[in-house]
Amino acid sequence: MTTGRRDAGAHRESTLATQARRAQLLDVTIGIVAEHGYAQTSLARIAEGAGVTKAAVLYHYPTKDALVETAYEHVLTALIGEVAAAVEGADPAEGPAVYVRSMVGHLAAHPRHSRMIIEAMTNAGADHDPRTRWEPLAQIIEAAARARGVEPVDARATALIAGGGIDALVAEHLHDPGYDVTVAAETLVRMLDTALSR
Amino acid sequence: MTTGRRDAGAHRESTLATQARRAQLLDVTIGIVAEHGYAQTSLARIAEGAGVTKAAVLYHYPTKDALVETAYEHVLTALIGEVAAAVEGADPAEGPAVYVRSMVGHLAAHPRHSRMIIEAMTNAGADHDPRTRWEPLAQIIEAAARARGVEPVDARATALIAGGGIDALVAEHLHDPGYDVTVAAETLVRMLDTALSR
DNA sequence: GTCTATACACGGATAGAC
DNA sequence: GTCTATCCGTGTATAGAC
Repeated sequence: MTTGRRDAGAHRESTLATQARRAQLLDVTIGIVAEHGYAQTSLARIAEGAGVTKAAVLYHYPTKDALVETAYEHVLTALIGEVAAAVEGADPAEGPAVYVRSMVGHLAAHPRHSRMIIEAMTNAGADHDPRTRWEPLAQIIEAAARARGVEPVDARATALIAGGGIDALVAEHLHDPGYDVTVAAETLVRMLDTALSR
Repeated sequence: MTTGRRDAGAHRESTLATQARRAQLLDVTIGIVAEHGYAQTSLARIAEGAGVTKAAVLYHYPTKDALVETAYEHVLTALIGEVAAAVEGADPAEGPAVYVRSMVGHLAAHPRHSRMIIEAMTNAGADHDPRTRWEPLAQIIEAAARARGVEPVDARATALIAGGGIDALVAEHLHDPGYDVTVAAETLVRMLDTALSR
């Protein structure tokens, strides 16, 4: 990366029109990924959706993957922000339950974001460090074990299982919209709860 | 020209050479998917790995996706066959534990197959009916609940969570080979066990 | 029956004109 | 800043050599 960062002025290349374009491109990309999936998300389709040419898209983002990655992080930031806020304002002993409920709730409430996140999360394309996924939850689980005064569990395995379980439940909901994830999430909450009860 | 090879043995179109070629193509495909992932698995790479041209590959398989799909099913058949055999020869009350242990054990023992299955499972490309994934385990869970005489649980949710959990554990093992999935699987076994203990 | 050669349409990406 | 023109790679279809 460049080492620029000279001033807070930021005249460099942040025209209003450019910022609007980029926001629009993100929005269009999220929509296409949500509707047709990662594989069917072509540069041409994004360009068409934004009313520009492929090259114009690649002016604003160095590569297609960079654009999709940015869109993914944009959506992920909203998710983890909401989940983190919910967990921090809760009883540590109930942390895991709050984590599961708020995450499933957010995903159920934002189908567009939901499909995008599942696609990105499961797609090994841009392999993010798995650690960033399970480590926060592992700490929440350990905190809950301490607050409850029970012997510590295998936090890493428990967090991995819970994370994978959430993915599976949400994916099932996407495939069968009639499936009630909120109810299903309570099954996971119970499993975590009993795992922290001895 | 008029080579009247009407000798004994297998003529027809299941020539030995053809069967060998197809087996080789399957093997090469599994290797490439295991090593580089679904996205990076191109027809040219498969052909190169087999020492033939792209068209030769498409002579044996109608399309690239058909070949990859066949390779996936080839690997999956070995997995579900082993798991099914293990579960059938076990105490129904211990069905879920046997299921988890044999599945994780098989995946840990066959890294190539493992990566292939995870890739295919998570990749929304050829969307297999999710039902075929969780329904067998759901029935095993219900059988275990009956055998234990406990009130029935939400078998669908429990099976989905366990399946997603297994995926996550195996994926973590692929990313960090030092991670002991066998130990981690016991955490999942315990969670399922306590879920079936009331 | 098995393959090579070739050609096509589409994908992402680059160079340079306006 | 956006476009046209162009390039290379990928999947697929066809012809025809052996």
